Amino acid sequence: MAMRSSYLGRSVLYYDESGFGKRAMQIGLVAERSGVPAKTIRYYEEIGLVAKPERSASGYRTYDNQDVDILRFVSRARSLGFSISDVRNLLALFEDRERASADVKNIALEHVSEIERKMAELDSMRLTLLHLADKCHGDERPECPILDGLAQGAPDGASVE
Amino acid sequence: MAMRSSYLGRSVLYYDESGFGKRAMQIGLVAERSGVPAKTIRYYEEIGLVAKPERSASGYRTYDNQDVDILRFVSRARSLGFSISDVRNLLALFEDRERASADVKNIALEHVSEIERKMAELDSMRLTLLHLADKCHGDERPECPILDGLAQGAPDGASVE
DNA sequence: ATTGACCTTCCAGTTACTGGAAGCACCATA
DNA sequence: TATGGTGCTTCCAGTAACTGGAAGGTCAAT
Repeated sequence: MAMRSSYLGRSVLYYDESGFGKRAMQIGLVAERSGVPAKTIRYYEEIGLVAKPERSASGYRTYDNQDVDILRFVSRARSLGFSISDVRNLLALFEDRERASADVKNIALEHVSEIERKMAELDSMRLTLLHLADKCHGDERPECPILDGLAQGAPDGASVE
Repeated sequence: MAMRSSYLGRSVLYYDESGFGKRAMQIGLVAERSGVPAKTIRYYEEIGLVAKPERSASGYRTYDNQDVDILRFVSRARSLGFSISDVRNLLALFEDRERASADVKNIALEHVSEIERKMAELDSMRLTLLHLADKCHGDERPECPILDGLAQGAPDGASVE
C-alpha cells in the first residue's frame, strides 16, 4: 500500500503548515481537509451552494479555513440524508445577516426538531438490528426471524414497546 | 383542501379494512402505508432491491403486510443517508437463512456502530444549530457568528468542548 | 527544459429516482 | 350494457447529485 496521506502540497506561498494562519489553500488540500472531493466542491460552486472562491493569478481557486468548515458541515448534512436544498437553507441561516435574529432562532430550532426526528429513526433502526443480533445468538444455522413487524417505529408517532 | 387520506380503494376482495388478516394489497395501498411512492416501489423491484411480488390474474402486483414493513425500513434507511447498496446488505442480513447466525450477529453489530456514528454526527449538527439559536437571542439585527469553527465534530475523533 | 503532481474546463456517464404517455382492469352508476 | 373514473400496467424521457475522463495549463524541482 502506497502511503497516500497528508497531501504532498507545495503551495506554501500563502499557506503555513503549522496549523494556524492558513490563508490560501488550493482545492486539493481543502478536499482532503473537508472530506469533500475536489470534483464535488467545484460542483457545489457551480450550483451556487457555496460561494465562488477567489482565484490566484493563474486561475487556481483559493480557500481558507472557514471554507473547510462549511464544506464539512455540508458533507455531514448530505451524508445524513439532507437534500442540497435543505443544506442551502441551513447555510443561508448561518450566512444571512439581514434576517432578524428571532427569525433565525426559530428556523434553527425547527431544524433541531427535524434532526431529533432523524435521531429517533436511527435509534429505531439500531434497536431493530440489536434485536436481530440478539435473536441470532452466536451459534450456527440461525432462526433469524425476518422483519416480523419490526422496523415500524412509526412515521406518525406510534409507540414501540 | 380536499381530504385525501385513507385511500379510496375498492380491492376488498382479498383485503379487509379492519386491520388484520391483510392478504393482497395492491401497489397504491402499499405506497400509502409504507410512505414509498408506487413508482419507487416498481423501481426497487426492477433493480432487485425487493422481491418481485405475486401478480393477480389481471397482472396487478399483490403485496402483504411484511412488504409494507420492508419498504418502511428501506424508506427510513434511505432518508438517513444509507445508499441502496447499504440497504441491500441490511435486507440480505434479515433474509439470508443460509448464513451462520454468528456471522449475521457480527454484521448487524457493525451496522449498529455505523448508526451510532451517524447519531453522533446528527447530535453535532444539533449542537451547532442550538449554538446558533442561542447566539441569536430573540431581538433584531443579529450578530450571529457564522460557522466560526463550529461544525467540526471531527470525522476522526477530535473532542468538541 | 522536462518531469510530475497539481490545477483548469468541458462533456459524458451513473445512481436513484420521478413524470408522463398509452393502454388495460375494475367497480359504480345511468 | 355503456360510460366514467380511478388505479393498474409498461416504456421512455427527464432530473438531481454527483463522478470519471480527456485535453491542456501551472508550478517547483530536477
